[in-house]
Amino acid sequence: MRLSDSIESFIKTLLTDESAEVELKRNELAEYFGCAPSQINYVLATRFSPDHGYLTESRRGGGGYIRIVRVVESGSQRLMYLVNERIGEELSEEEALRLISQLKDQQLVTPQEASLMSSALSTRAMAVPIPDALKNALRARMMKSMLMSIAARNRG
Amino acid sequence: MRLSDSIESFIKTLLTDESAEVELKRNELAEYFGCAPSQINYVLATRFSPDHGYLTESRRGGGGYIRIVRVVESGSQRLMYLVNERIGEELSEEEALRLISQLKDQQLVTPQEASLMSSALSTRAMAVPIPDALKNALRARMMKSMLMSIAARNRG
DNA sequence: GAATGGATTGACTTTCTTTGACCAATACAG
DNA sequence: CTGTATTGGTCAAAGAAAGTCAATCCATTC
Repeated sequence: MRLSDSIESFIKTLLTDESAEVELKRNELAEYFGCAPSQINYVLATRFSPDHGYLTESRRGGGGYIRIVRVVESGSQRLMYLVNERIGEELSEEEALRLISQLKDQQLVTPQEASLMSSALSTRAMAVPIPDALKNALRARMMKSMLMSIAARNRG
Repeated sequence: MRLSDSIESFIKTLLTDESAEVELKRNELAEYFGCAPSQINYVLATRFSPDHGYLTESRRGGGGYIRIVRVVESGSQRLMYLVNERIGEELSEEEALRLISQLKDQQLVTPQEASLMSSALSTRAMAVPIPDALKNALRARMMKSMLMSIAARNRG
């Protein structure tokens, strides 16, 4: 069995039905598995990324930690579908607004969230000198990121 | 638990709904927590700064003291201050996250809004090939745009 | 058996915390 | 007034995590 796989399953045993959230110390974990601390980052990057349905936060310095939150849960299936399938590499402003409006209608996001997202992706907010293609790539990424965050809120 | 965090929460228990104001002795507090007196200054600087919604004044010499005042400001006031003065033409990710976290602490934005904003402005979301300066300009614009959107909601 | 791509490691970096040495202001005693 | 004891302030260095990245290793594929 691969080290990365061991670490992955170990973390997943900590993320049971009960707790969708674990907090751990990078160094301790590395010690436990007898590997380089950075190996933990590798596992997080390849198995616990947002694309895999997880969010991570961390803090350095004395008393630092790494927290992992599982976000893929029932209510957020639709949102995850959008993130993984529907939205591609680019997203125009019109498309974004249409999507947001639909999500609001379907009550998958609140009106506040909808207007927050709209203002973040608006042409006005993005008025910096870069090509349109890049703006649309940015929109796509930001949209996915925000939807994941909402999916996280909806977790059971 | 981190020492700084302990000191922070200790002070916050003294700042209840009743009293928006505490007065304490730096040396006594340091003694109580068994740490260097300057540790207190560190906590004040990192957790009780104006950005965090607190003002501090102090006096040296015999009978010296440190006074901490929780400052009350209307939600819109604070948000508009951020939009018009605090946030300039550029905003780094670290700064943005710090600001958002503070706004959440001060309950000027909901935890959902906070995580929505964070994810929109995250490095991950903005991973397209443009210069950092432009990303920071974008962040500033998006942040202001989102804050105004929230201010608008609060007004209604 | 070479090539490819994921896995592993370790050196270096960044961020946050804690401490201590030295500095500055204030009160009080003489 | 002046000197000294009593505070609090500043800053830089050390310490304690976590992050990044490039080099190497290894297993699978062709």
